[in-house]
Amino acid sequence: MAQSWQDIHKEALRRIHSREWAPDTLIPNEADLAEEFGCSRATVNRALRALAEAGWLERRRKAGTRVARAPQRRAQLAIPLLREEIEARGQRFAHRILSRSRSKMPSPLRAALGLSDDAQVERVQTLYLADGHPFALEDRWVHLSAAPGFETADLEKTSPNEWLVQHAPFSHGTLDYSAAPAGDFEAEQLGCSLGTALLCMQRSTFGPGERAATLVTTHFAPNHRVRLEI
Amino acid sequence: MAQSWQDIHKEALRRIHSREWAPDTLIPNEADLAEEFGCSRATVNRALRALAEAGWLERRRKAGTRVARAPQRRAQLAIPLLREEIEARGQRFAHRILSRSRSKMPSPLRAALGLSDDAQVERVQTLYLADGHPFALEDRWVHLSAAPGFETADLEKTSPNEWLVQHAPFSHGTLDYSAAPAGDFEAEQLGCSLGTALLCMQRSTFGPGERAATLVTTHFAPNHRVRLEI
DNA sequence: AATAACTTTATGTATAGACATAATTGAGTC
DNA sequence: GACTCAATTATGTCTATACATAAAGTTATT
Repeated sequence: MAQSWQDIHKEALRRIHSREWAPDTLIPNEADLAEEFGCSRATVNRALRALAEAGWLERRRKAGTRVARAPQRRAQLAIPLLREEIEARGQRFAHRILSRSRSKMPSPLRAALGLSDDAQVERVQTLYLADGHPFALEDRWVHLSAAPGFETADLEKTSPNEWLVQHAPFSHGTLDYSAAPAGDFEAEQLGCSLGTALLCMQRSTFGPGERAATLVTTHFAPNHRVRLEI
Repeated sequence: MAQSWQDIHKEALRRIHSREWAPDTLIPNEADLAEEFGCSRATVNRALRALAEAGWLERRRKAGTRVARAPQRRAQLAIPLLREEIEARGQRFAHRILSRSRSKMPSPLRAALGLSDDAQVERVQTLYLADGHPFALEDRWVHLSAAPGFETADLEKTSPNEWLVQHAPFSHGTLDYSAAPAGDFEAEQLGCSLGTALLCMQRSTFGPGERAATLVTTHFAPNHRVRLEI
């Protein structure tokens, strides 16, 4: 007789995999399952809720619980600090600030973030190195009022990447991956030839109050891969 | 006085954002918070557990709950069926099977999946179209014993992508994104010039019993982006 | 037939109380 | 000091019960 919610979780997943509970069909309700497993409804609820969060089940009040037609699995990407990503490979981390300025943000970018004309932004270009070799080239726009203290931060000591994670945790944002040919600047800094296919990441993060915090474009060195776990 | 676990969740997140609860410091224990909020410990537990799952808190028995030093946020990617991705843009979905064969799997690939020499695999190359324009080029290896019935499936009617999701749900796997220059085949099929930077996705999925199920390499048409939500 | 109002039902959530478990603390021992 | 073992403690989980809520179903009303 199953006891813990994890046992029930496991058993339910088995039934889904074995198609004993077929896709797009209703499964028994919580009360019945509780009786079958000899536990309380709360325990069944805990197990089924976890399965629903993972995408295996779809639950609706009154309508009941059904096995997802095409289990919408969610892949998870743990966003690491570049430092941690590099050190996890056993390589030595270093970074070099290439430029830092109070330049005006181009309006297309500003519009994308929903910032006003007079928003104070700072632009920082940084090269990240692994064992001395170029690893990633970062072009970062920081909205100063969302990251107080950034303008006076010593970025030589703490990389922009680390400084912001520690001082201005964001609440939500988006991450876009695409492929782009290396331009003059990328080719020069990353040490590859013009036109090389590079993985490009564009991240925008927002603070608690819906205010844009940062917009970051990162070009990785050739052959870089991002791995997601499913 | 807060009542629901979501209220407590919100308030706790506010304290984290406002640094009232600073990174790397302990927060009050569940019993104390329950008293402060005027609710039961189970309710506090629900809220804090959710925050821990989202990466804001780190919890350990006896040691207590602390705010994550560098909140390891997890980005989530809902893996959509190509059909749904295309139709969500209001475009017409279509696919074309380019080749289908029982060819032997190259040993480097086989090794990567941990398959034995005599594993029966089928290879299918498919072009996916959005409004008639090339959208993605897929090269798929399917381990037949992990996907019974695949060899006789009518892939003209149901795309390999959809067939497998519906008939052989996987339990876990990995997803790798990288950038690659278009080769002859990709350029021809996707209608771009040789060497164009393409976003490339490599996915391997495994069934319940640790058996490899599929290995898929997809090249997307130029300028494609993948978006993750944080 | 369309609409509104009520009933039913399955999930969602809150509670008090209890015990389980992991990990730290501290006492006692060598 | 180094070690063992027990006490302590915060989180983890289970139970029974109750009520809330959303959505489907049903009936009454226009």
